Amino acid sequence: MNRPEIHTMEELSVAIGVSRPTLSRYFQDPTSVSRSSVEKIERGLTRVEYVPNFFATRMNRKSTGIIGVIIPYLNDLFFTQLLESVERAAMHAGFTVITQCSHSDPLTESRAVETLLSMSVDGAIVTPLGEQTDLRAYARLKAKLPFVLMDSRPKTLMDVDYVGSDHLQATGAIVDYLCRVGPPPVFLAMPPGNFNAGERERAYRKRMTELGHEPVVFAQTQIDDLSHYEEHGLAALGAAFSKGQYLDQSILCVNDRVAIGALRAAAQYGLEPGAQRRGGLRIAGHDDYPLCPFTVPALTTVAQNVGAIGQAAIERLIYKMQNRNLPLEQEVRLIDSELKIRQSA
Amino acid sequence: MNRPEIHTMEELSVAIGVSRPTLSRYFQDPTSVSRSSVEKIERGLTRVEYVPNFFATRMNRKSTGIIGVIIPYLNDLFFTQLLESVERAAMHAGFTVITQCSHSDPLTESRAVETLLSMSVDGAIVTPLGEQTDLRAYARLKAKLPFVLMDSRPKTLMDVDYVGSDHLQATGAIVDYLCRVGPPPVFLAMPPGNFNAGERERAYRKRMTELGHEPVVFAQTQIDDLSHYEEHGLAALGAAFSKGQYLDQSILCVNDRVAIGALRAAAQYGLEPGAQRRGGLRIAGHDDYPLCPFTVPALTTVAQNVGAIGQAAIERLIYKMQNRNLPLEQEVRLIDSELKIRQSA
DNA sequence: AAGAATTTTTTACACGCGTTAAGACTAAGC
DNA sequence: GCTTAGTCTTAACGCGTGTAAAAAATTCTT
Repeated sequence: MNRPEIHTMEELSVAIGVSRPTLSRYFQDPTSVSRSSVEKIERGLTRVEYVPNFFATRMNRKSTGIIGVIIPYLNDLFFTQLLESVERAAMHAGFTVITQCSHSDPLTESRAVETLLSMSVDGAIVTPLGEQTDLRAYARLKAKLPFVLMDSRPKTLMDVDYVGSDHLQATGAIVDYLCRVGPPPVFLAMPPGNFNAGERERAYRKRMTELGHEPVVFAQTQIDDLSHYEEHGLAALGAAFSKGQYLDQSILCVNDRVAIGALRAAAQYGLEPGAQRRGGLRIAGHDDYPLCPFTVPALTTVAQNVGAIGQAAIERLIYKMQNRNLPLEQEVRLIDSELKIRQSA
Repeated sequence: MNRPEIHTMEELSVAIGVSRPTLSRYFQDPTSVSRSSVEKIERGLTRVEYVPNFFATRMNRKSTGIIGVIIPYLNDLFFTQLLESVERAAMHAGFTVITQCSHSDPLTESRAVETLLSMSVDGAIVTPLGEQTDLRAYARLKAKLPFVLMDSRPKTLMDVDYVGSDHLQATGAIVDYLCRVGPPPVFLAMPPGNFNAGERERAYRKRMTELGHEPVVFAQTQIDDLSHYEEHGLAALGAAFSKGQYLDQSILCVNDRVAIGALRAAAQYGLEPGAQRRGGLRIAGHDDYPLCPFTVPALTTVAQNVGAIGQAAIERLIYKMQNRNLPLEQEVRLIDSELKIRQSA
């Protein structure tokens, strides 16, 4: 079953008996070639081992057919869900996706930008690291190719297309719910540095004020590595409990990973958060991390619409790619989240 | 701050005042150029906007400097940890990493293989989907370039280099532990289809037999989608509990995600698994999923040494790439896992 | 200062394919 | 049989860079 290996289109053309330009057109768009040739070529391809050279095909085209994606890190199921949704949408639209991960490191992130630029991708979808992000890299991206920010955006890049969740809607919804079923919630935040965490905190304060309640935010912790969300939640809430605080309050966590740490803290203090229980402690999260239905108790949260965010980002990017000449206005697309009421609140 | 854009090395050479071949050598290896030229070039590069064309640079080289990675899906923190470790090791060794995700789909997986082949990657590290994998794609990979399987391997590809965990050691260690602190464990397995799940089940049976115990395996569930591990664990153990089975047994789960579902089932039945508790129910997992320390109760498990696996895979791959002419013998590298005793068992 | 050693420039070809223009061929339509 | 449109082949150039050989320039040695 060892078919002869063929390395160039030239060789292939003599092997099949079709001219090279015809082959070239066939590989780019089979419908641009007559039916009889298509059959001839496809019959030939079964007898022979050949894959077109990726670099050579992309180098000499006006458009490379590649969409670049940069995500900050992988060890978070929220980003992997987002990435999956983006890759699916891009592949569906016929693009090759090149994903680069920053691995929480600004230098790696800058290198990722350079890689995408050097590959002349048609466009890029980027979720920045956070405040450590090297903005010069983004400035170069913006100057050279269509790109859209996804999920979070630095304050210094507010003039770029953006697709993400509507924090006012999402946080508002869960604040409303918590106020409906119990005392006004306390907010378990993150130390400053994370864009979305800040946005959510602001959204919390805003909604609480609108409802006539006093916002209460706490985030004290000794955890230095900000990527250890669960530890942060555990430490911060544990510290509060140890001072006798919030033992019978509603606690809204800035995201589900922090909430998972918070659930753990509650368990350590023998508390069982949940609307059904006496005692009054409630814990809610934000994001609908895939494990939420399986925590003990199952975590009440707000589900970001990951599928819609990824798809909208790709749609907008493709639109920009197809209209590079036109002077487009900035588009900010905020997507609604959905309340997921489970047991913990 | 807008530096003039330069698109080709030719232009760059006139802008800087250095010949193009010298620039070419500089970009590939700055030490191959005299100090004075290096300084001249680097001074020039600060005044000008230029990135070498990725495709053009790779097309005409004997080695592309790219390592391809294929992973089955992203929505599992174990794979993302593994991927991170591989990418880190590869980047450290000076390679560009191109990662392709199969998204649980054999067709996407085959396409990923084609993509890597068409990019003439120097080598590939692959974690196959499972039994649905299209083995022809792998046969082509094997024929054309150095590659090593990681984490799991199809029975039909046993002659390929492999790096993964030593299931006998890992499962043996947790079986031993469970037998030491309580009754011999029951094994909560997966429906057939997943290589590692099968290996672990066999390892469990073997160790139990060696210890003189009767192995007991159960995996009944209505869950059709095998990727929903937590649901499977919840459903299977829930069903057992509802029949009054295993309520005071030790339960070894095939992996941590199943164990998280099992913990949930226990909670639903008002049971609190853990060595410290009365009642006898114990639940243990396998993998050391990053959330294990934060489950309620914290999950006792066996930690796969993800860092070592990724690094060993890259090391072996690079060795094979550097010795493509030599007829190398197959190498199977099994790495030890470490018991993580927490609360659940 | 002359010669040797190193580095750079010049020149030219290569990589594999995209792309174009001109001509040759084929299958219709009259 | 002829024209016409559609499709193909031939021939040639281009993409941006790698790479090799020879000539030129620079630096180092003695």
